Amino acid sequence: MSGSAPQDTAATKKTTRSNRSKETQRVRLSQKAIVAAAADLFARNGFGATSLDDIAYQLGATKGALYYHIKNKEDILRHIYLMVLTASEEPLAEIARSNAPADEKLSRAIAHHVSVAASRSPAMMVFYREHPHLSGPFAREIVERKKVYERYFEQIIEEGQAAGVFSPTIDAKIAAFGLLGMCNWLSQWYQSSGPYTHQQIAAMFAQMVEGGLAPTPSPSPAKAGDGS
Amino acid sequence: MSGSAPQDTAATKKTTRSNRSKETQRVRLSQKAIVAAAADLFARNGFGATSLDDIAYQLGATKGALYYHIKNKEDILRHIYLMVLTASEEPLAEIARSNAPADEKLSRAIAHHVSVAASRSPAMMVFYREHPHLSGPFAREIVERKKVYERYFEQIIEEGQAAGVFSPTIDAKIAAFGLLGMCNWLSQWYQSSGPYTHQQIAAMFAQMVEGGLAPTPSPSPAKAGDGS
DNA sequence: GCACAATTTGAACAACTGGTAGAAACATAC
DNA sequence: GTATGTTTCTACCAGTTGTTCAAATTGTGC
Repeated sequence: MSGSAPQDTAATKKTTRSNRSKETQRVRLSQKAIVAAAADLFARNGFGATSLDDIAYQLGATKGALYYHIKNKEDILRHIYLMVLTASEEPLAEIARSNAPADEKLSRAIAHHVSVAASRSPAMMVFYREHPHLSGPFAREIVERKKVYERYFEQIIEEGQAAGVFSPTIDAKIAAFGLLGMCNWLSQWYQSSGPYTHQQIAAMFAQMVEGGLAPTPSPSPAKAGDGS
Repeated sequence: MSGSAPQDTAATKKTTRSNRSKETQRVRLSQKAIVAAAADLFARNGFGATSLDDIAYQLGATKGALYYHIKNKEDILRHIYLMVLTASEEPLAEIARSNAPADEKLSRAIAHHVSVAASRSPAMMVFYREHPHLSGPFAREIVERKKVYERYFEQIIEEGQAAGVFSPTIDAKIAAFGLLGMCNWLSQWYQSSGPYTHQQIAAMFAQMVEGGLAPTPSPSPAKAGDGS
């Protein structure tokens, strides 16, 4: 009955067990490092399937040490959400506030969102995947802020429809959701080593969506090619 | 003092563990019912965070009974993947095989994919989320079939570019990924009780994307509504 | 060297995990 | 009724989970 101490409890997942007996140096942990490593593992294996042992192992530390820097497992997840939100919200709000024409606003919003999705892709994947594991008032706050973020896109589209640069036959909310899906999905397949930079991808997405929303292609939307 | 309060950090955990001693009637299980219930729970809480007890509980049965119908937990996941693939692959292949013009092919492909994403949304969410939990040759098979599926969209777009109905300035693979992201994302927000049917949404998506890809100013306007 | 705070360890814990075995309940045919 | 095969239940196993905590280790100023 007396449980035999699991001496060799290595991180039993996919990673091979190589006890860092060589470098006996203790590792300097930090909240940032923990959150970054956790985002990576959560994105790869899911929150529920990632253990604190896994996270500690990837940092070369032990599970107990994590608790000096974080409150609990859900706390790590909270930090990932805050990281994504602080990187996303303010730049978009500024774009929306500017008085550029709607189509240019939309291009810039797409570029911004694609940039976040590309550069923070593990955290981004976690963001849109693991909210069921958040609890309490924080969970509600996230839902609210996400809605506000989405509504910026919707408003830009509505603005363009009112100004006559976007077709009014498509519901702005559906268009915004479609556009966001397009961008968010990128965190599933984008690799910085691929043939296109995220700026190029954003430009293609913008061309795709804006051309489709434009009612009058007569002026010169496809061949204009000059910065306003 | 080992007064460690086992806090319920789980947010969306179902009701507390109350063995259904009230209704002692036994439940008729089936592989289909198990897979359906599991898809629902996996979509909501993730594969790793869903226990066999959870699945059994939602079916009003016990864990042991599941094993008469399924081999193990991963086997359930395999069935979910097969369900999505069998619903997706053949209709799309037929659309691609047809000799309709490329823009109509694309409209139909979008309608098909949106239909699958809308009607099988829990399974769809699982499909694009839990492949790390598949192992062995089946995992590789899924990756391969997914690639084939995506390539259909890419080919339709290339076809349209060659025929001059789609702009050649956008990389076909990127356009296909963007389009698929748009459709796949729908399983995250679509509710059949919403203001639009999935057919209407598919029509809007088609209008968005095809208009954007079209080089000529006059796309045929009212064109929607495809069967099945 | 010493004192004192910051940090990490390693073991312990209770709860829960996927999976198994055998007994029990059921259905159907005779 | 008995016999037989199908389906579900209960109880259990061995291992893993998140979390706590005293003790050990490290860093820093003197």
